[in-house]
Amino acid sequence: MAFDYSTALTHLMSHVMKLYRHNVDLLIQAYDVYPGQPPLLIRLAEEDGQIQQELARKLNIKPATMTVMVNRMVKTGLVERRNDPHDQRVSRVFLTEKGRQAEKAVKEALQEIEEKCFAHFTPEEKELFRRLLQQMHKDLEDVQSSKRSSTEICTERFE
Amino acid sequence: MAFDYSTALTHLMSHVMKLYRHNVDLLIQAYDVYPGQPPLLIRLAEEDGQIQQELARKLNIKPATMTVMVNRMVKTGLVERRNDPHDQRVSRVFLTEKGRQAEKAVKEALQEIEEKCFAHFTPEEKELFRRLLQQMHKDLEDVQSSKRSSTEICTERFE
DNA sequence: CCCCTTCGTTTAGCCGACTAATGAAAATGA
DNA sequence: TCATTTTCATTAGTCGGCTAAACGAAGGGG
Repeated sequence: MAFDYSTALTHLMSHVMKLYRHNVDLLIQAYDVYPGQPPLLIRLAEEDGQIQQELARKLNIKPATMTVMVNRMVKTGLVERRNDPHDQRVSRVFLTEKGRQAEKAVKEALQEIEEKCFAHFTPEEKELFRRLLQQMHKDLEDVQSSKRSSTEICTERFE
Repeated sequence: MAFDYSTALTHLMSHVMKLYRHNVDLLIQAYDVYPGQPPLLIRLAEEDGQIQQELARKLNIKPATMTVMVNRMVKTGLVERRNDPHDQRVSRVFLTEKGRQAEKAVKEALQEIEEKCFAHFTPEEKELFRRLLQQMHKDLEDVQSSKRSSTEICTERFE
């Protein structure tokens, strides 16, 4: 019954993700882009001028985190804020020219590393891997269910 | 050839890991344990009184990060530092009684979530999943190989 | 019209990770 | 022995994430 953490699959998985982040970082830092910023660049390239709230939702981070991230990227010249004339509460985020260039490079880097990750996977293995991850996602999503028996009803829903 | 980041496997994977961390956090915060600390507690339970250098190596983090982490855990009373009489450079880290209790609870929590993660995996799927993760790990590990062709020799080894 | 609520953002403060530079002790070598 | 180098730890500063609290604008109800 002894739980051996060092052989746990989650342990291996988080180690792999750390390696992944490190790989990404090595390729993107030349463009003044930091590890957490690629998703924002990509979302902005898909649709420029979104509000922070919406961007935070898409990146699965909190609005407060988004504020700080945008502040830094304004400082490095990747994006800029503009006020919405119809709603003075929101600030819309736009890519600068530098940001647009960076997004292209970053997207290529992500693709390159994605290919490196799964270079030795067969197409079937990739699809199975996706299915397994989705299964994990589903089982982890209902946060409240941890200490409850499955006989109880769970109406709460997380995002 | 358009690379769609939102459907990338790495994207899904990092999302799952985030959910995992969140699940862990919910279960352990009652014990004054923060998300990055379980591995340290577990390593100390395996062998008390290790030096920070060695612990950092086992946790795949930098010694500087370890210093700060130990500082915080000293503050919350989970561990304590003691000087090594034979080598004044090193400081050895020991679990307190509170730390020992926390480690037990945390290990149970990790096991519980591990089971939740893979509740719907067959044993074969779990083994396949491990094999695939190890394959990813291998392909991501030689950091320098990104821009080199495979004809070049790579003798460098990481860690 | 004003109060009150809602909503988006920001600020402050925390934890986890990193690098770079510094300090201090141990080990090495001439 | 003494100077140099290596090794372990720490500090300062940065990025990425979070929560809690505050703030200001928009909307609604009375």
